[in-house]
Amino acid sequence: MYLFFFNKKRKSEKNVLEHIKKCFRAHRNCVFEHIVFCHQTLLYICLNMKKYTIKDIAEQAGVSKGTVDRVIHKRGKVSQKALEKVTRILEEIDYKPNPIAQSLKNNKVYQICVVLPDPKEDNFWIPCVDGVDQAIEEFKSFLVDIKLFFYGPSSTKSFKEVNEQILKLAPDAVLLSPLFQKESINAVKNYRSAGIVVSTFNSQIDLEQTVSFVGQDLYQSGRVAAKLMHTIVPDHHDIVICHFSESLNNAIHMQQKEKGFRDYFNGLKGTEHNIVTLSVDQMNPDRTLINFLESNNKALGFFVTTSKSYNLVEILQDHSHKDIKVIGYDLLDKNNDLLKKNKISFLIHQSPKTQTYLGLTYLIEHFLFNKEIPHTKLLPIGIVNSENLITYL
Amino acid sequence: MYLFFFNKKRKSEKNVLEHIKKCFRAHRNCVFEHIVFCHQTLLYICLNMKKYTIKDIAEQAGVSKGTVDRVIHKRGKVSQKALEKVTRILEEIDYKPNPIAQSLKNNKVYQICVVLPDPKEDNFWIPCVDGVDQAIEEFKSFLVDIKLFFYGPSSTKSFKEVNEQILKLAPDAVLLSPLFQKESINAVKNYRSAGIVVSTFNSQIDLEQTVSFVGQDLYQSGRVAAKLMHTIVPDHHDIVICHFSESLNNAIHMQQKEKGFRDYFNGLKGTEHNIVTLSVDQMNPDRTLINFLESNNKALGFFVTTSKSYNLVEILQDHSHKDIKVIGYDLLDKNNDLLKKNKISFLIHQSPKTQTYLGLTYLIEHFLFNKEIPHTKLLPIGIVNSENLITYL
DNA sequence: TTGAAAGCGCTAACAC
DNA sequence: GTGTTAGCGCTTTCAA
Repeated sequence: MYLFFFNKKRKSEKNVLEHIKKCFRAHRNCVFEHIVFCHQTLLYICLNMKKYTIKDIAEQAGVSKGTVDRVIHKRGKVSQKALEKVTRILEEIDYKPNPIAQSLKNNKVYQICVVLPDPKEDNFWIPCVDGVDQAIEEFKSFLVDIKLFFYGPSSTKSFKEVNEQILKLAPDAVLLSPLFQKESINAVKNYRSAGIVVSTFNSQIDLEQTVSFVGQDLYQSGRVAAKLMHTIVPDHHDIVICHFSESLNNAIHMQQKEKGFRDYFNGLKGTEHNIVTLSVDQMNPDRTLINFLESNNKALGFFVTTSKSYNLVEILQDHSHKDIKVIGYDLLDKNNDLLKKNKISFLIHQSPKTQTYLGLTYLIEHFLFNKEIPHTKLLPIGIVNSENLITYL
Repeated sequence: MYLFFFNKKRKSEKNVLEHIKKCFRAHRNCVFEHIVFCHQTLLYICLNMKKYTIKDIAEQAGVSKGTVDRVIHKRGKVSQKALEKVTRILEEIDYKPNPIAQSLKNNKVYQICVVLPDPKEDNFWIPCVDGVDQAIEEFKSFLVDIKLFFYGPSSTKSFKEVNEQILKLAPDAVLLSPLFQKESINAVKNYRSAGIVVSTFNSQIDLEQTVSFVGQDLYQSGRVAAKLMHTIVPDHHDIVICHFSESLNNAIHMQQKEKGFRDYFNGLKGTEHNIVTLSVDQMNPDRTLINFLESNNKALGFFVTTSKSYNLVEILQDHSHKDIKVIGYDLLDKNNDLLKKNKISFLIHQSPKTQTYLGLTYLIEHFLFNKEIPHTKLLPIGIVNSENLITYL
């Protein structure tokens, strides 16, 4: 589609029409269709692009469809003369094969395996399953087969096992949440050497062998949290970066968030806040926290680097403390309740559902329609308060 | 795809396998494929769904493909006996026609026209053009033709003209930004009686004749702004709802936002804020504002209901006022600059690009692949500060 | 009421 | 090196 803008006043309608027709008669791939006048002095002209097929090209070049196909796919066995003639036409009309016809001809059922931590053990992953379900539903009548596998979020062994089993299945692609760096790199290498396409989501992995990553910039999300904290906590109060974690595997995530958080405050002209880091012992979180609070009565803002904000708030509540501000991650039910009750000021949304949904649709549409897969897709960092929460659910 | 969970300990691997095979031998549409053991006590079994074609069904039912097709599309001329036999099989296997084959057979170029206000006159609409461009790019090799039309954002006449011209083009669908209620309802009726599908975005229109609306809940976005204002403006200060508008057409939008904003504060237990509404005369905004500020020195928070926050901030700057907090809408370049400089505290993102992109892809995938179009898609209300701004651009 | 056959655009195997 | 042809799954026309 092209739009051309002319000054309506300069020529009469009829003259313009003639002029345009003459201009575009030469363009073989433009079919003059209609003329539309509207909006102030602008003239809109609609041209339709003719959709060419290999048959058209074959006729134009005086060769057979087979030859055209050989040229398009560079399969050789074409004379120099035919090659030149056909390529010239292809370029001239900017030929793009009909992906629907290609797909039909292809007629292959693509197998995609999704690997993520068991949502029963860490409910951060529940929305990821929803994202997979949505993609399955949306493409159920297409020739794709999506299989879902879980591993224990703190068991490298189960992660290895799952990937070995999937390797045996020999799918066309794997969408992977690479929680464990070392094991993931190994798994990806195995997949790649078996010719299996690998996409990742949520956790980034420093490896060029994956075709795509869908996730969030964790460093930047730390900065976002810091900015929010800065706007809600008055000067001369301490701020606590609080690492709650079930397993040690997301240590890197927490570090990136902490770095972003601290960098934001360090970048301020005169820093009025003292920032301390607190790692909460998962075995005995209450004790750790109470001890901390007793020795630090200036702490007013808490930044929880994982989805465990509710855990912090519950403990704080039991020790009926002053008006402490909490900023955390992830729209878990428990967090959402506390957000509505103003016990949590903001939650940062990592869009887990969108991550798997997008990761999958990229793969599917690539296989079915040759669509390009973006190498890195960083999702917006969602700031959620009690009022826009509902629009994210 | 199905996953079945068993307790691994209960049976030996071999027994389980036999058991499952027996269970599913009856299921004609499940092909037993593989068995996978992993993760704690869970057993995962992968079954592949056979993808049936009308040929398969025809053979099963002992009729021809033509008859099956007649049954599927309820085109009659089928004997009772054949009808029953075929429908039974169709239900049993939950047959879904291959949308790719349907699309190829169909082989029609779908024409879609997009109608929006001229971005040169109001740059809120620039991202909408980007969304259209993205959809065009993504589907350029498919049989769709997308045309873009502009009207003057304050000229009902140009709006009428554009729609009349499009009606002559007789496209398959129109994606419309219905700025003017009355004129839009009329245009939609004309389109519908010409059998043209109409989707809307950005502004809602109380009409059942549109198949889809993509936009945002403006009332709720007012509440979101109020909540943010509440967290950043201390008690006992006045808050100003500030209506800046170029044309009167978005009066309804501004009202909805104001209602949400006021409702939030009215819902608070002891309201500590006095809220006033200020309509800024577009002809002489400086004078209006300066007069207002002189007679109201307790005003600390400003909620701008349109994308014109930059306008307010510019005026405030010239009169070097105290630390006034501004919350506004839309990621225009000017607003973004002020957000980064902390002259604006928050911007609410209405995702204009996503609105047109989604509105278009819904239509396209409906035409090409029979996908369902959601009747209403309300996008998340994005809260943007200086740190997550970049992730939205 | 039914079946046979053509054809959408593209690919690939197979003759020549 | 080249053209012909069959076929992917579905729809539709036409003849029986």
